[in-house]
Amino acid sequence: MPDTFLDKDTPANRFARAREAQAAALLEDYVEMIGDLTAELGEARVADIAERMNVSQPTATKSIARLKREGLATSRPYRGVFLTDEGARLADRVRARHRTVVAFLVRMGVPEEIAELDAEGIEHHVSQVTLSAFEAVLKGEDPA
Amino acid sequence: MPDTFLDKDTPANRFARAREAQAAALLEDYVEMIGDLTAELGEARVADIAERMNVSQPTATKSIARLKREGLATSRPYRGVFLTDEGARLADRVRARHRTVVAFLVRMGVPEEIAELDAEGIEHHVSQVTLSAFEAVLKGEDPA
DNA sequence: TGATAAGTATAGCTATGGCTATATTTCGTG
DNA sequence: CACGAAATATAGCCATAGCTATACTTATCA
Ligand SMILES: [Mn+2]
Ligand SMILES: [Mn+2]
Ligand SMILES: [Mn+2]
Ligand SMILES: [Mn+2]
Repeated sequence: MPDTFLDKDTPANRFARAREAQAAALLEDYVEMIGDLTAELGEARVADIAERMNVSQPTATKSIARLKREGLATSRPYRGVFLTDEGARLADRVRARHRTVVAFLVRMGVPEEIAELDAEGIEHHVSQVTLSAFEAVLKGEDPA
Repeated sequence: MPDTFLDKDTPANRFARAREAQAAALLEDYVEMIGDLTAELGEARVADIAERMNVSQPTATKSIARLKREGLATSRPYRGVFLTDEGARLADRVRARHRTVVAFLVRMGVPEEIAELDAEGIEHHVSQVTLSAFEAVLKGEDPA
């Protein structure tokens, strides 16, 4: 039974489920970005993270503290931020999903820039089943 | 120039934009639900709102206070909740968008129940342009 | 090498949105 | 019409996520 690994502790109520997805959204965006920065610049610095997330430096620091608490990243004072194995795995999944959502929206006729904007929020609420449906459409297996 | 009326104060950064959409999400869901309850039961009571949102009664009361502060609803102590004209207009827009998103996902091959779950989060991040693209697909004007 | 600049941490504030426990009001019924 | 039940409000707690101001550490370069 595939796709089941994402369904642990799924709340019955749809609003509760959306709230849970939202709670994970910030963590997802941070790990993805830290992964990006590490790949691009060789390291992820708080200042760069803050700039790209469009938040103040102390806000970024605080969110990074949460990443560390949840075992997704590590850092030592005045030094850069690093993803744990778990963090890196999450980053890869999140990045792939982000790209799929953007590509799918573009396929639906949405302009690139708008697709990128909308995807940044939408991605966090797309279940594995829906993601697979998007991938199927992109592969040309049109369900219509 | 249509669709422009939704683009006032759109932030440049995509993360900032997603944060703004998120801030509006709770208000949107509440007004839609208050509209639903009013239509179904003749009135929207705090207890019913709380039950459907899957939150405690005090949490619902507090969110309703925010709705009132923002001019979307009114209520007197120990009495039901009513939408203002602005709140009712927002509720109608939100409800229509919700239905479009669900219908679109179902068209993409997503099962009803999952479409309903995902849509509850996705809907708040779908711009007017993307919504129009979804509507076009539903009308059969397939972009592929 | 030491002063300055840059980067990071910390303090302390706000708003939001959860919760439980409890007070208060209204409602329904005998 | 009074009393108990149901509904609502209030108090007070917590976590998250934003901010500015400021302290501290590290890096750079004259
Ligand atoms: Mn995102
Ligand atoms: Mn993303
Ligand atoms: Mn919703
Ligand atoms: Mn909805």
